[in-house]
Amino acid sequence: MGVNLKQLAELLGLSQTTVSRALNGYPEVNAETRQRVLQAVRETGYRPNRAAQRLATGKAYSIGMVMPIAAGIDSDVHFGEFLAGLGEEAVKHDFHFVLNPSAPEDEEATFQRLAASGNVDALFLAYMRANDPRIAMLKSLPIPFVVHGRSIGETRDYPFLDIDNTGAFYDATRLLIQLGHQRIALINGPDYLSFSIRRQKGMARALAEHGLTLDEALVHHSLMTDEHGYRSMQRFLQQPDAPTAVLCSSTVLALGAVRAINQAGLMIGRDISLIAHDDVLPMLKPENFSVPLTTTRSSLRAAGGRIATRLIAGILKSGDHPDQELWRAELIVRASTGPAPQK
Amino acid sequence: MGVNLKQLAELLGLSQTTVSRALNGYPEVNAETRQRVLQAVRETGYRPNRAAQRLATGKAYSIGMVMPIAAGIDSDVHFGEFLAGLGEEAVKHDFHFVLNPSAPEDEEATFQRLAASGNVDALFLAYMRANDPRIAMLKSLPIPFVVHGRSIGETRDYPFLDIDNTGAFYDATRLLIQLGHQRIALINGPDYLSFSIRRQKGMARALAEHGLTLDEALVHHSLMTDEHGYRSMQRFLQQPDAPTAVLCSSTVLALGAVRAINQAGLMIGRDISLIAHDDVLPMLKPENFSVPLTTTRSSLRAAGGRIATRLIAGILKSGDHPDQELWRAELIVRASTGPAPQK
DNA sequence: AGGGATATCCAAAGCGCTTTGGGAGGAAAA
DNA sequence: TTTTCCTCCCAAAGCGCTTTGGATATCCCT
Repeated sequence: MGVNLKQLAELLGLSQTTVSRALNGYPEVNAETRQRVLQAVRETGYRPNRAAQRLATGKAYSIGMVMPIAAGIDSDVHFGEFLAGLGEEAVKHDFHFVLNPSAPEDEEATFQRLAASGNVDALFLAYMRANDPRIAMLKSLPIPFVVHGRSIGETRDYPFLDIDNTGAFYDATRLLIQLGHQRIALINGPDYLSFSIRRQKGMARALAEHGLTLDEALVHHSLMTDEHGYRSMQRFLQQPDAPTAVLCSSTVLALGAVRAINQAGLMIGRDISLIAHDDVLPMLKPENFSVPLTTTRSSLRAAGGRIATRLIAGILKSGDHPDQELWRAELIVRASTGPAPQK
Repeated sequence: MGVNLKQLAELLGLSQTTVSRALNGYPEVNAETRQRVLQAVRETGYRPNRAAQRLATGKAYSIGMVMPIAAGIDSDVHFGEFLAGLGEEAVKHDFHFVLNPSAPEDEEATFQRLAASGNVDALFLAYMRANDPRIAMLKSLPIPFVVHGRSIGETRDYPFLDIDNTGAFYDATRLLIQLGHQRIALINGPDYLSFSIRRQKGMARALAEHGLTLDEALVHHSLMTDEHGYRSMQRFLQQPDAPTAVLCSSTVLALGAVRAINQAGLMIGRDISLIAHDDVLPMLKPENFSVPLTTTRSSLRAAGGRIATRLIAGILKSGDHPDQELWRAELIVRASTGPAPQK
């Protein structure tokens, strides 16, 4: 249907070589000629044939991801959102996915097969844990990768994109302390995931700086479903010395927590304050809660897009510097936070 | 790293043509020769280069899916599970994905772009609705597709894989009636999705056959989260003439329903019977519920795999017959069903 | 004026596969 | 015996791109 390089070259009265070079940014092409080429591309809608490029360059133009099929992961709302960001960006650059479901115990083999198949030229990894062995595994493979999140206690250098989880929950906790809260609870994600660990650390640090300590009884770890949010909050509220504020690792958790709070007849922002981390899930906006939620915000979809961009850039110009990116989450104050109630 | 066709041919003392034909099942090749070729493939581990095949055949060897980003869809537990099945099978055949997130209003354009790009040679579609306009849209495109589910009121012929939702809930309802239940509730999926409509129809039919009618007050439609299951069940139980049995469209819904039932101090299987549809989510097994659940079972992951298989087969031999497959769900009786309590 | 850079461009050789258009040899038909 | 037909193989031509290895022209220096 579309034109190909040969036709485009004929149309311009140039050789394929020159047109190809003009398009791929080689220097040995006259600026004016390059402009003509680009103009012609625009007019004809020329799109290079990926299969031919693959064959000629040996690159696969596709990124592989190992989709974990462990409990509580693939099911995740957050996974879909992240995937959407990644997919959106990949499609723009005409990159493919190779989705590889794999049980944790087969992960190593899966990675290796994927890398050896020649079908992907970059890998993506997520759901990082403390001392995650997959990093060493990926570093031993000949293709680039980016991880979403960071491990803990892993000293090796590796490329990642993470948000400043520690900082986010530090900021959130500090705000609560400034508002007079002393007993603050945490409804966190699974305890083996590094973001959970970091968030708790951020919280503990802020408390420590104000001479407070984190009460272990006020910390729950679980999958991030609203059910778990509900149950955790309910239990917190039943404690003799119930917290006056709570941090939630996800708006999904907050959904359940809010329900428990309402059910207990308490009013959010007055009787109890709540701050949630907001991954910007389009269907769960903190501003649409009955009491709009104060949040630490960082878009998961944007992270997916950014990772795709980096992987693609890494593939195209194989600049192998281990980029490490840390996004700061914004603390956005809405109505769910208020001064601690007087005893 | 691996050998290529040329080397393989030399090794065998044959021409590339013959080897290629032997591998691709052409008839004009001596049976014995073919065996030799296959043997050599096994020994050398030869794998054809996909890029070269793509270039030579014009096929993309990848299947496109439009990932809906409407509320309550991409977030779905069930989506991940289905995707895993699809991915697993695709990878086996060395097929890629092209995941295309798209808002419903852009879907048509997305499909067309995808089809025109030459980057996919088959499309996949899910979340069917009544009179779904996307079927006409897909039929107008030059590439094959398979839909998961079926539309309703769409008379055109099109290839699909669906489970017999009507039959499943018919069977489940009949069982409950045989056990003496008269008032049966339904906690269903979103009301615009065709599987929800069919399940309700199956239920209504079984009731009608026994002179009973479906009470509209006993039917709830919602996203399939346990939160919604909980709320629906709670409301049912508060009604003056509460149901003695309930059908859930998903084990996730059942999770919430069970919680509501327990909270009401009722005992499942004695005071109230429950049957759920089981998509065989690995992390939510009906046999592991405190009271093991009677279910209508059909594996979502298997469906994903089957659809991948069909798409791939359709691409490879472009047999364009609109296969229509209807899987029967098994009704598996466990402890959550029992005779209706005596009034 | 002659020689070496420099700036631009091109022809042609792949990349690894499929597919077209035969061609040799033996069996069957005439 | 000659002709026709299969059966089984092969050489070679692409598929559409990148890249190597020059070519040609222009320009600057000595």
